Amino acid sequence: MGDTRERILEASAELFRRQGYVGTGMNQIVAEAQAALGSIYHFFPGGKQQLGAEAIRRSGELYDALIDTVFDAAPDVVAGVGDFFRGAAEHLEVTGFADACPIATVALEVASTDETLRRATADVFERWTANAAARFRRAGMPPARAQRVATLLLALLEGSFVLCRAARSTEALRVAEHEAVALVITALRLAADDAPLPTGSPR
Amino acid sequence: MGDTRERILEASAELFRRQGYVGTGMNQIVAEAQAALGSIYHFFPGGKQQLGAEAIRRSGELYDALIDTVFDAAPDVVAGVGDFFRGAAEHLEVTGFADACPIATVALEVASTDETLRRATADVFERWTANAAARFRRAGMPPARAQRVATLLLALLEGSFVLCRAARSTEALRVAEHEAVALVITALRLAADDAPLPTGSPR
DNA sequence: GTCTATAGAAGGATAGAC
DNA sequence: GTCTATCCTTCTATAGAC
Repeated sequence: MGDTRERILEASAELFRRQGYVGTGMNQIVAEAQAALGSIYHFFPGGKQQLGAEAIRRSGELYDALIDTVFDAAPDVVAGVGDFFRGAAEHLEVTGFADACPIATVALEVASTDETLRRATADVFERWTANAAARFRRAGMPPARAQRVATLLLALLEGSFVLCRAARSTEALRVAEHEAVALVITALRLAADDAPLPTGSPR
Repeated sequence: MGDTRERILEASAELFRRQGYVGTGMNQIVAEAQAALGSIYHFFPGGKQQLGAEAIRRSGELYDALIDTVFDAAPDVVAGVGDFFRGAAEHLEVTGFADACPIATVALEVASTDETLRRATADVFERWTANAAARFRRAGMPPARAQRVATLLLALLEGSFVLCRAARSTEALRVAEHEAVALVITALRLAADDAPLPTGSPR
């Protein structure tokens, strides 16, 4: 059957996302993963911190793959951004407002208390923005602007997750979706204007 | 001297902000507040949960007052928004990336685990947006748009806090500041266009 | 590799002297 | 109101049988 190590990692990531790092105990993890307590320390001799770091990076990769899936399926980046925010809202609602960002809770918890885990979260956020920024560049944005837009969208998404989970409502995400789409459209239009005037300066 | 109850509340709010609710122990609170353990349960018979709820609401009021202070000191709402984001970035940096939103960490921690505390955080977020929305209305935005803009700005701020604390950099907040200002300017300009044409339709 | 028992520390909470 | 001692639970982590 599936690796025990993998089950532990998956259960950890899921619990960390919903309850945070501090609020999740090793006993709860082994219960969820249907594994023995000893197995955790066999596969993760570094204890909870190592497990936390690996769970963060694993969640980061999965979400990065989700970015790929959503954007690759969309006709263009504008539609991709809209789809991503809409999908996030739907998933949040379906899971009873439990599953939002897989690492945000942990990121805030450990930011001032655990440097190793803090770095792990920072790396993941950077990876996500790099992925989005690359797509925006390919769509025609100059590199610096693509990076800024990616950062803005991630901030908007993360902040909306906070408000939505607290309010148990997807309203903030729906508002953010419209703004995110508008933001990307504007940034792309600016990029087109910057380009060596195609037919004549618009308006 | 200052009330013991007040010292406990203040110390709790400060620790919750930096380490979260779960990560802060009662012993740490009394140490920081220079009080006795028994005093906590004397003033907060409901235990940690009651203390958490009161600390959240107290932080909410203080931050609400900060909104008032910053916006009232600014020449207009646009400048106020810029000042607020800039001030947040400066404070974050000065405190070694510890002091961001006083309730965001707790909000994510308890969103799916403690309904009482979840409600407290939701109330606070709503109060903040209501305050900002009222100011945008007074500046000329129609109510629905004022509400949306306030929600967007709070989401942008909260999300930027997450990214900034993780990265130990104020970059996201600086990017967000520009976007927040631009967003308010656009919303106000739309409002002016909606108004019964002052001198002639612009452009 | 898996399981159980358990150590040792820290958590929230209570009781009762002062 | 304050302080300390203490209860009980839970937590992380380890040891050692299998």
